Amino acid sequence: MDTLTTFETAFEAAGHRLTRPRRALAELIEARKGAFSAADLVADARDRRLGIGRATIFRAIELLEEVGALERIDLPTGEHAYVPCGPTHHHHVVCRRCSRSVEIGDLGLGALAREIARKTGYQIDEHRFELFGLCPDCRRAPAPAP
Amino acid sequence: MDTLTTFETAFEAAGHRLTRPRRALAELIEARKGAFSAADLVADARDRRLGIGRATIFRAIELLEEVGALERIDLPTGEHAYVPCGPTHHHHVVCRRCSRSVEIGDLGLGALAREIARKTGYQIDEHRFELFGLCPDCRRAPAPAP
DNA sequence: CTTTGGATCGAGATCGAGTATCATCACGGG
DNA sequence: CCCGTGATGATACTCGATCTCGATCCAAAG
Repeated sequence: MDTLTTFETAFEAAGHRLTRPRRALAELIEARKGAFSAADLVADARDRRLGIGRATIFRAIELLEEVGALERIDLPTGEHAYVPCGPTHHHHVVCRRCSRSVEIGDLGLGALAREIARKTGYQIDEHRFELFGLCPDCRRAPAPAP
Repeated sequence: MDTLTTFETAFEAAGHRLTRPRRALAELIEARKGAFSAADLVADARDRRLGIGRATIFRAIELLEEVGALERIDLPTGEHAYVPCGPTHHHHVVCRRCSRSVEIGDLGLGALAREIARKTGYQIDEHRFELFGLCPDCRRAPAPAP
């Protein structure tokens, strides 16, 4: 049966084996539905006694990043986090409290980048645009949980 | 005499002492004219036998960041770097080879962020927009120095 | 000019994210 | 079902960054 999750599929699509630890990690990521850090996954795995090594987690993340199923973003705090994402060019809006994230399209930033290239003389190869704030739910939520 | 550099002034403006190590660091940063990492400064200081401790360097960077004279950006490689910058809202274009950087204005991104807030329901508090590529000089330069 | 208190410093310990190593294991094609 | 190769996980290690704390320096008061 093809009840494979998005991330499980991502492993297979890239020609990698779909092992037990990878399935487990795919589930953990799926369960988070938002941005997470490597440390988060390590903690999750440890809490659930999955017996998954640290190295394996970092390798899985690296793999999913290469495949394009994850993208690394940099939190305002300077920490690294990863967000699940689709294959097309896009950007992310991340909730600073619950880390839930949504994708937004290109929004003309590609064109803006070309415009900037023209004005500055730089050859622009890459750009990042990330937004941080509170998601609708967290806005409604009363006090910032201590 | 007020031959204070931008960074020396930045220390004073914030009500902090202008000490010897801070003067030295201000000079090192000034000399770089572009993005640099904390490790770069540590190396610079060590090479010139300035006798400045690691902690002092990190503290100075933190201070300049608070004051707004420096801003932390995240290189595509995942490393942290800092760029000198003015007080107004802006973004940076960084050369991936020589790290020289230029500031660019808001360019309507503030408005775009508001638009995104409206569409997604998120309350946007913060956004970052960074561009990476080759500066005019490095574009002209022949081979990528090994 | 000297005193003095708090800001600042430097060295080293420490922490934590991420990487490297390597013997062992298990996925999955044949 | 078997085997080869990719994958795993325990451990050691690297390196950026932070913390601690006694010594030192700056600046303002006297």
